[in-house]
Amino acid sequence: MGKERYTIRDIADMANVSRGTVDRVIHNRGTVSEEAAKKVQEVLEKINYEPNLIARSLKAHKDHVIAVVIPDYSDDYYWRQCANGIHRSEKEFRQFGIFLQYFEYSKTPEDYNEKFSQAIALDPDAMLIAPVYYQDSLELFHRLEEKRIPYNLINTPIEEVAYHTFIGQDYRKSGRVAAQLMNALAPHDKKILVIHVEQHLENSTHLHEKEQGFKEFYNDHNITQPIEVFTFKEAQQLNDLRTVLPGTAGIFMTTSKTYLLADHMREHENIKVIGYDLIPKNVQQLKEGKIDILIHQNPISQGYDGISLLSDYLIYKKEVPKVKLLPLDIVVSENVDCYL
Amino acid sequence: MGKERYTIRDIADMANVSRGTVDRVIHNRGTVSEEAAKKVQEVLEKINYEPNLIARSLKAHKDHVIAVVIPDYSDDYYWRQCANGIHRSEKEFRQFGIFLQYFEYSKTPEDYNEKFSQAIALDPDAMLIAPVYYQDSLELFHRLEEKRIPYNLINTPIEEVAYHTFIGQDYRKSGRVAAQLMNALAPHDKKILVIHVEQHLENSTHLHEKEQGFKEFYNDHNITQPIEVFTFKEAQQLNDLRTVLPGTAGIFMTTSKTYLLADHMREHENIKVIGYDLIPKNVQQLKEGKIDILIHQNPISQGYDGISLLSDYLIYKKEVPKVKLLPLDIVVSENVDCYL
DNA sequence: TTTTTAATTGTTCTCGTGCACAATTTGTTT
DNA sequence: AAACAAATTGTGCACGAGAACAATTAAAAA
Repeated sequence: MGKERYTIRDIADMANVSRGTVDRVIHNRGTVSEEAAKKVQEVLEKINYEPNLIARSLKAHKDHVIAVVIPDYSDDYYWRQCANGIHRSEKEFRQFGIFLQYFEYSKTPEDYNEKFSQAIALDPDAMLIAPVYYQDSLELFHRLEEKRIPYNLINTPIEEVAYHTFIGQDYRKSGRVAAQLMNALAPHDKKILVIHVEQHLENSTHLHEKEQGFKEFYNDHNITQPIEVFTFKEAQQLNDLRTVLPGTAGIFMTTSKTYLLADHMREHENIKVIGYDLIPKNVQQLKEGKIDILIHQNPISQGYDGISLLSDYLIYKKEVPKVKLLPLDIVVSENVDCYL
Repeated sequence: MGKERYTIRDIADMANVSRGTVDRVIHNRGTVSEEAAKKVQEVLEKINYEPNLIARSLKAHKDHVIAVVIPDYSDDYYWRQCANGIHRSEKEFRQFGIFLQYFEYSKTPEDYNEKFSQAIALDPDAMLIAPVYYQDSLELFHRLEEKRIPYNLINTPIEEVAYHTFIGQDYRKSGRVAAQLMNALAPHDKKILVIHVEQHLENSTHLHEKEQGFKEFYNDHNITQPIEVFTFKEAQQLNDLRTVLPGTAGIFMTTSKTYLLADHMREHENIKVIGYDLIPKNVQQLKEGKIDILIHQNPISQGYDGISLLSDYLIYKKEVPKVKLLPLDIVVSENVDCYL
């Protein structure tokens, strides 16, 4: 039952109409008499028709260009991983007529704007974007919508715009997970620090989300341990920690700059550290015991899924989810290898 | 450069021969004059031809049957999850002519043998097998090899046989992860228990692997905390724990039966518990704080990948890896939702 | 040389969909 | 009723690979 796969021709025969009529009913284009439409509909419902996507894509075969707007990854391991995921998907879909154009912006809002604009000018069939700079993004996305270019977001969600799919983490939950782990590891009689290291904090709503989630957990469990929040724009500002570290039980770093802490913690070895991302410096410190836990943001999957979902949409017109949340992977030294 | 995609016709034109000749050279069948073969070869190498897989699979369209041999999952959440992954993949590939035949064995070696044999008798194009009973498997696998039926293994690796791909965890590492977490959570001045709950331990090499990995970690770090190992064939045997629990810091359960502990631990609330699998009873106890950590074995991915890899092989003749190791996901109450 | 056989090459059809175009039926106006 | 427009329905072809079949050429036997 239902196992057999029917073709347009089968349906036409069953409904005593021509293939063209069936086609018109399915795609409701052209004109069809009520009578014929009804007959076809009945057959369609009975057999639960699903079109042969292979044949469809063979016919509809045209090349599709996806523009990829991501940070320059020449000296950035995290974004290089993301790019690796993109490359893998690119390779897989190349034979289905998907071609990528890369626009890598150096990490300034100006260049982001510049490269993004270049990408739009290319008039691609779809776009994959890592919109690191929130403030500059809105106007650019409106231009995409005017041109009806579908686009996926990775890493940084932007609520206000009509993107296709967002692929990334639930950052509030991410913060909660960090808090639970911190609570399990760190003694309760000293204070906890939350540290942001980020040049453009005004753009980084997701860091704020992590902080909120972290505090939320402590609130929900009525833990009155003091939590202090610090924001550093530059690595060297971490020197200020010297006066803060004494009396600290654990530190939650909201970015991949977690490894920066190590230099400042030589006399504080038993402070627990929880941070983000499996970049080599972090992984090394994880293995050395200087970092206790890393939360993995799955950059490879972000890139891979970002392109795959767009490709499936372009080739097969598959429907795509609005949000694809990636798991909040907890990484310690013993399982780090299986995420690399 | 290399970006364009060439067709057989393009090649034929470039080499001044007919499409048929190009086809014969590519698949080296039939007879071709040396002269013509050389011309075609030259063109092929110059343009780095890759056939259009969509067109190929449209033409070559024949239905493939994959036999699925897994434990009966009517009252087993873990295997039902696995089946869900299989169903999802089935749905995705049905339109590409992949059909599944299920052979669910009740959990005895005899029925495993029986159902497995039935599956072979069906002469499927490929098989997906969860070979829970090691001892009975070898002969069955030899029969598959004689018939040249490709097969994937999930959940339980069997080293000696020529399977296509194994999809599952590295169980030794899995035990090591559990040990590291136990070491971080449980006090060091009391003993640690490792508990197997399994009817057919002689078949379950992977449980033994977990135990080995667990002890290995403690050895590697020169931790002299006592570790005691218990094996229970039946749930009720856990009553014996009463005398053992006092003086226990933590328990590592190697199977999904982790939830069975709770009933025996009412007076021992601060014993840390680490176990396996996100079955509802475990998840509930995780949220209630009765279980501290679960290691997720990704049954959904096991099923999904198991079928997907076979399908890609059958449809597109894609090459597949020998082993696909799934991550060792660490699950606590705050991130459990994103794995469900 | 003619006939037969083998070697090589060329042509055509199929897969299922989607779209353009052709053919037919229906309805309306003179 | 004839002429025409509008509505509806039917048909043919393309997509690219692959394989059966037909056609051509070359070589061997009569």
